Amino acid sequence: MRASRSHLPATGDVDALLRLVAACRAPAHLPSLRAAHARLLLLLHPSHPSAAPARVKLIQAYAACSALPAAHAVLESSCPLDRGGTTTTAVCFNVLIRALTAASLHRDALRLFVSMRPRGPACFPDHYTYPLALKSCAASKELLLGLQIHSAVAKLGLDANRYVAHSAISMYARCGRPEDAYRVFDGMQHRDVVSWNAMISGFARAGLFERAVEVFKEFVALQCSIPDAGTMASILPAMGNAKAEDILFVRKAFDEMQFKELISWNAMLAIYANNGYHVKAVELFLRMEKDGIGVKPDSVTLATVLPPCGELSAFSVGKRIHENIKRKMMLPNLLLENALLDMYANCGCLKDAREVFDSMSARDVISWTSIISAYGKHGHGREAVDLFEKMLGQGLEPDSIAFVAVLAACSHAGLLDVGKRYFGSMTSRYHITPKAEHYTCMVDLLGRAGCISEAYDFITTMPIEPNERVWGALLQACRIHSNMDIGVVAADSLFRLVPEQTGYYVLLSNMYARAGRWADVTSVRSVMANKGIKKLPGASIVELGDRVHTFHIGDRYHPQSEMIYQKLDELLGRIRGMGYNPEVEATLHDVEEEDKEGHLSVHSEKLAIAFLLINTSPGTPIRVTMNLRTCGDCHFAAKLISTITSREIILKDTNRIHHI
DNA sequence: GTAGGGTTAG
Repeated sequence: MRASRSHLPATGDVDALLRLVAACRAPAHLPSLRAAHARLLLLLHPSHPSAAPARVKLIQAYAACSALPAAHAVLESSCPLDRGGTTTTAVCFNVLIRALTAASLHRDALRLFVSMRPRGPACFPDHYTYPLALKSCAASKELLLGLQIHSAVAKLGLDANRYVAHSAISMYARCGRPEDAYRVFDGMQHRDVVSWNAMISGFARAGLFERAVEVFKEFVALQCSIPDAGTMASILPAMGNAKAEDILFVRKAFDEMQFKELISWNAMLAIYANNGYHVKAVELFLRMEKDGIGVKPDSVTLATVLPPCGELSAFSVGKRIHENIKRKMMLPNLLLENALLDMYANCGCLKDAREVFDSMSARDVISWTSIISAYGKHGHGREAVDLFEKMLGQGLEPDSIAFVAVLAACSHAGLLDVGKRYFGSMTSRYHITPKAEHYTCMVDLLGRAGCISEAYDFITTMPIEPNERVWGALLQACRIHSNMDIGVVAADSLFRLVPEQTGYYVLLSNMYARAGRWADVTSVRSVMANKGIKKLPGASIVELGDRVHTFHIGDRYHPQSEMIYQKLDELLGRIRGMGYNPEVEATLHDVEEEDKEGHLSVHSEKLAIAFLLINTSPGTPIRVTMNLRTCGDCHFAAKLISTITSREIILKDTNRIHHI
C-alpha cells in the first residue's frame, strides 16, 4: 500500500482508529494522526462513550508529535466529539499542561492553568492539576503564584495528597523558601521515598548542602524505605565539595541498592568526578560495564566519565569510549563531542582533539573554549588566540569561561598586549564582570612578562578581594624574576589568607629566607610542624590497559618495584653519560629544599616512566599525569630518556602538558 | 484517561 493511502484509514472501527492515534508518537506520524483525527470527527457523536477518551488521546498524540498548537486546538474546540461540555473534564487540561511542562514551557502551562477555573466547574483544577502547576511555579520561580496555589489546595483539603505535598516541597525550595519546604515535609503523615527525595533535593537546590546530607543520612538510618535512583540524583548537587566521609556514606548506600538503575550509576559517577576522585570514577565505570545488571551506559554516563579519563590521561579507556560511541551511532551529540574533545586534549592528544573538533557538525562556545584551552595548555598560545578570533568571526559570544581559556593561553605564550586587550574587551564589549580566575590570569600574564610592579598595582586596585591564587601567581612571578620586595608582600598576604594551605609553604619559606627574614622562616616552619602539615605528596598516575597505577615519591609498594628500580638505574646510568647530573640539575633549576631531599629517593614521575617503559612495547607513547608541577630535574631527565628510548613522553602537570 | 523527587561537557 502506498504511504499516502495509509494516511487515510477507511475504517469505521473507532477502536482501531484510537489505537492508531495512540501509536502516533513522533512528528513523522503527524499525517496519519491528522487523517485519523478527521475520521474520528465524522464517526464520533458527542454522546458516544468514546468521545471523551478520544479527545484525551488526540491531545496526547499531538503533544507527542511536537504539535502543541494542534493539541491546544483539540482542547479549545467545542467540537462534535463533546458538544455539551459536561465531559470536558479537567483531564484534557491536565494532559495538555503535562505536555507543556514536559517541553519546559512553564509560562504557557501556568497561563493555561489560571484559565481553568473561570471556565466553570467542569474545568476546575483537580489533584492532578495542582502538582503540575506547582512544578511550573518551581521552574519559573513564581513564588507568589505558588503560595496562592498552595493555600487554595489547603482549602480544598488536597494538601494531604502526597503528589501535591511533594511538588509543594519542591516549589518552596526552588523559590528560595527551604524552611517552608521543610514545614510541608515535616507535616506529612506518611512519607515515602519520593517525600525524602523531594526534601533532599530541596535543600540541595537551595544551597543548604549540609542539611541535604543530614536528611539523606536520616533517611538511610530510618530504614523504612530504601534509597533509589531519585535519592542518588537528589543528593548529587549537594556533593559538589563533599567531605570524604559523606562520599563514603553515599557509596555505601549505593552499594546496598539491590537494583541499581542507570541514573544511580550516573549520579555516583558524577559525585566521584565532581570531587576529584578520578580513579574511583573510572573504576566505577569499568565495573558498571562489567557487572551493571540491565544497564547500558548512555550519553550522560559517558559525558560524566570522560572528564575523569582526561584528568588521568586514561587514553585507552577514553579511546575505547569513543569507539563505542561511534559504533552505537550516538553522534552527532554536542555534549559527547565536547566531552571527547576535552578528554583527548587532557590526555595530551592535541591531534585527536582537533580531529573531533573538525568533525563536528555544530560547535558551541563550549567546543571552542575546549579547543582554545587545549592549544593553550599544549604551549600553542598563538594558535589558541587565532582560534578565539575565529570563534568571534563565527558570531559566537564568548562567555566568562571562554575568556579564562584565552587569557590563560596568552599567559602561556607571553602575549602580554593581546591579553590586556582581551581583558579590557571583556567588560567594555561583552559586559562580563571579571572573576578571580580572570584576575589570576592577568597577574600571571603580567608577572611572567616581568612586569612585577604592574602586577602588584593590578592586585591592589582590583575591585574584588584577591584570593590565594591571585597572590600565588604573584609570588611565583617574584620567584622567577627574583623580586624580593614584592615577593615578601605576596608571601605575607598568602600566609595571612591561607595559613593552612600547604602548597605555598616551601615557596613562602624560601622567599623569607632570601629576604633574610629568619624569624618568619622559623614561624612558617613551626606552623607546619604544629599543624602536622606535610607537603602534598607528589604522585604520578599512569594508565596500563584498563588499570590506573599510582606512584609516590620513593615508592616501593608496587608489585614490580624491583624491576622498576632496576630499569631506572640503568636509564639514569645511561643518561649520566649524556650530561645528566641530578645534583647539578637541582641547583641549576633552583629546586626547592624539600625537593632536594626528594632526590635522595626518587621522584614519582621517574618511577612512572620506568614502569611504562617496562610494560609497553617500543614506540608506544609514555603518558604521565602528576598532581604537582613537574620539577626541572625530572623534565630534563625525561628529555634524555625520551632520546635514548625513542619514546614520545607526554608529561602532564597541574598547569600544562609537556611534549617531550 | 492524567499527577510527585532525579543524572550530562568548557
